[in-house]
Amino acid sequence: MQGECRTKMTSQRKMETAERKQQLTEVALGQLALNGYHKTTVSDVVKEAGVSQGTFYLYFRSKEEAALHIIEEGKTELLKVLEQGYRNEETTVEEMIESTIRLFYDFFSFAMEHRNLMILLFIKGYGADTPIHKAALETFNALERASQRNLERSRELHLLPQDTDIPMQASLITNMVTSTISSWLFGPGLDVNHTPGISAEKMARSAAMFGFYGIIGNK
Amino acid sequence: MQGECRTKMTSQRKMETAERKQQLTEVALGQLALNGYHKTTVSDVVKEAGVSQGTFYLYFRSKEEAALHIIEEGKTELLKVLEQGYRNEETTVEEMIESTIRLFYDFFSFAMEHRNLMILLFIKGYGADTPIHKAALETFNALERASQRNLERSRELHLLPQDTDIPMQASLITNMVTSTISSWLFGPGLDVNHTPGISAEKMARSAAMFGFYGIIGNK
Amino acid sequence: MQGECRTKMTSQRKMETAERKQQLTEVALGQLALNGYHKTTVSDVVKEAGVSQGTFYLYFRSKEEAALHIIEEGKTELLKVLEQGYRNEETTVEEMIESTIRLFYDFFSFAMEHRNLMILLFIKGYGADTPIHKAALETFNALERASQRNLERSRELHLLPQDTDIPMQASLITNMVTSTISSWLFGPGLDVNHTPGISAEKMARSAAMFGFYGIIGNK
Amino acid sequence: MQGECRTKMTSQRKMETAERKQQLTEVALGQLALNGYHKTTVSDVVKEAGVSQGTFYLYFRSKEEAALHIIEEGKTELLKVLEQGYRNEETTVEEMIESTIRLFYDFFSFAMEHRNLMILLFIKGYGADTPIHKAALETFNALERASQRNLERSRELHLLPQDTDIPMQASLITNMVTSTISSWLFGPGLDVNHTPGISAEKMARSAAMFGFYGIIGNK
DNA sequence: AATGAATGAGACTTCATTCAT
DNA sequence: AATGAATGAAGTCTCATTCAT
Repeated sequence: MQGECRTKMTSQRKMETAERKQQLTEVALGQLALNGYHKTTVSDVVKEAGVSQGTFYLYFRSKEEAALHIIEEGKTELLKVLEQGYRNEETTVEEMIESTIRLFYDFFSFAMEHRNLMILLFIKGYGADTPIHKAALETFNALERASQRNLERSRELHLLPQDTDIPMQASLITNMVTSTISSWLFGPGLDVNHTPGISAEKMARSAAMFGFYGIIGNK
Repeated sequence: MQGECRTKMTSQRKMETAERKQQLTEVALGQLALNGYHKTTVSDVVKEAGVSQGTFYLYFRSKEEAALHIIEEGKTELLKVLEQGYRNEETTVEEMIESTIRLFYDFFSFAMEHRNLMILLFIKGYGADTPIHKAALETFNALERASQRNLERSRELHLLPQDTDIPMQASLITNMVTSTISSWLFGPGLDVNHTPGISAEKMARSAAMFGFYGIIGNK
Repeated sequence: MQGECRTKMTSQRKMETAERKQQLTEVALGQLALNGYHKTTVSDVVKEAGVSQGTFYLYFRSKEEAALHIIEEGKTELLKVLEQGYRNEETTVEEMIESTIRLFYDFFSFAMEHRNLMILLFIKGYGADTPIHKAALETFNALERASQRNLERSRELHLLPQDTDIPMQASLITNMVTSTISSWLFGPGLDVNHTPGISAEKMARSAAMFGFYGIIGNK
Repeated sequence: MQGECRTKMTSQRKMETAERKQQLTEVALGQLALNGYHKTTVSDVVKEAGVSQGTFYLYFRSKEEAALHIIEEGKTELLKVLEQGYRNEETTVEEMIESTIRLFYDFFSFAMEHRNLMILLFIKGYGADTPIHKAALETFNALERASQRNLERSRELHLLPQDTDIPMQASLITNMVTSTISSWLFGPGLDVNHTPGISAEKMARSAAMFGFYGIIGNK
């Protein structure tokens, strides 16, 4: 019965609210990346965090809200990185390519430092419930829109042929980049613990070159 | 199928074992594609199939085994299609490209006719439990290996520069193709019910051209 | 984990669906009457019924639905009893009173045979969640409307003064009858296990006389 | 009160112990009346009162003790009002009736000014745990005893027939009055926010007349 | 081959209560 | 006197799986 007397087993140090929420967020992200949404249980998260079941609900209204919070936070950070990469001051093809390589490099570096987030956003999020799935997709779509804006700008500057099918190319390039990040970071088994054998620099350059020149034109 | 009204009294026609298993497989595939592994329940599958709970276990040892069976079957079919596309009799770049377009077209057509399988293999499978996840990945990896063999053969024929980084390019191209299929078939929301706005032919050609010439070289 | 092998502890005889639902209904009604909605737990109900937790949800979508089902069923039965008691063929005050006594007697007898239902409808239902509370109140209001129709009919027959305030009197009489049933059946402590010291006949007569003549006029 | 915005920073004025307890009592009563015992949470009460969780337990040993305190306090006040209404100096039926009307009026007025208490005592208390339920019932029983004393006194004064069944009549009249208060104050839906359409005077008179003369004798 | 009632582990969530500060 | 983070028991509900018929 509720209302009876209980003894407290472990005396857990009290944390600042923000600190504890951050801790739970990180633990949860780790488990979400490893196991996916459905196999990540609140019970396992709190166990790893070393707090009680109820504590989780002090910081999140529900498991779903927690996942959403994590994705939303990650999306914001990622887009911030990408946005500051877009400068569009280039006027030659070479500059455009260099600038794209830099952008990809930023993206790949961010991905490397936020492996768990990446796996959640681009892989495991797709198996989750609709709201989380949606949030993950939005991140992808934001990337695609950014890519599209970039290509349009390049066409305006006559760096690309005027008849380039921009949406199509944006889609191809975004798909190529995001899924390449997955393979690169997590290997053929999409394993969180995989170690990439290639540096972010080389990957970024390869992806950019592939995007601009394809297999054949890549000199 | 789904939503049909069956009363408990309906005397279910006895089916051949193989026929019944096939029926369950199809129903399950539909639900797996729509809802993902964890939200697909045995109870819903048998309801849609119009059989009883126990019947499911006459044909599959477990829910997991059923999903695995579905993926394995699909993988076999898909690889059959792709293998017969690789003939490598080309001796000029133009022939190689044409042959690749044909191959992509076969792949894209197959994908269109097996939407549910595609979504399971390339999207929803990633949210499932490890064994299913693995099975889905194997399909992807089989594609990548096939792509690699093809590039190697092209290099031997001097259709590609000798210093081409084959594994890297194979990875880039496979990622580009599979994730493009997803966007094309299921739209930005990865929705099973999305209708592609572009024909398989055009998509196949665009993807191949992108792969060979990239954005800039694509004339 | 779900999906692992488990052994079955007790081999429970399989029942007809209707039989099991009836059993669960009865057990649940007993506990609802005794403990009220919130202190009645599904876990206690299934324990008393000797089935497992999951079995409950084979027959009811939720605890709330079960309570609603019980109340609705009870309401229907109760109103059936009361409706067949209204015949309105009387043409003198004496006949009207006799007919009312008969009606009250039917009500009181029904109440005696359905103690648990009564306590749920007129006492414990009020502490439950809104939907159940509402369902319980509807029963009361149905009684009040029936009483009102009866008084109107009596006024038409000139058995009551033309200026009788019918809604007010109907309210007074219904309140008096229902709450009297509570005191009578369950005693001053509203205890399910109380045994009434007065027969249904005497109670019905007293209540009817009180209703018609009040304290003073009651000769 | 409810719904006011308080920031955590608001430095809560230190209150006198008694004052703070009174405040908590009032807030709790409001919520108990609105939502019943089980749906009233300590967390909501302290939120509305603008104090912290722990503060509640500075003033009450438990949630149950708080509810008991509230009921006990209310019972005392109510009985005070009723007792001062019983003076028994009347020597004619008319005086007795007038005095009863005055008493009922006092009761009805008190009820109107203490809606929350009434709903807790006569409606919502019945859905609570046993000790609270008991406390609520005791109030009812105190009313019944008071009514009984009054009827006895009237019989002694030969204002009532010597063979009047006093306990029965007291029960009938008390039930009639208390449940009438409920319908009158809270309407057919027993809603705390209902506004009575009839004045306390008219209700008191109607109830008294019904009690003395019944439907027929009421001239 | 087929049924479907029954199982029970385990998931999510709530909330009265405690206690270090 | 006051805080509020932390606790954990207990509740509701789901669903893969079994087994007697």
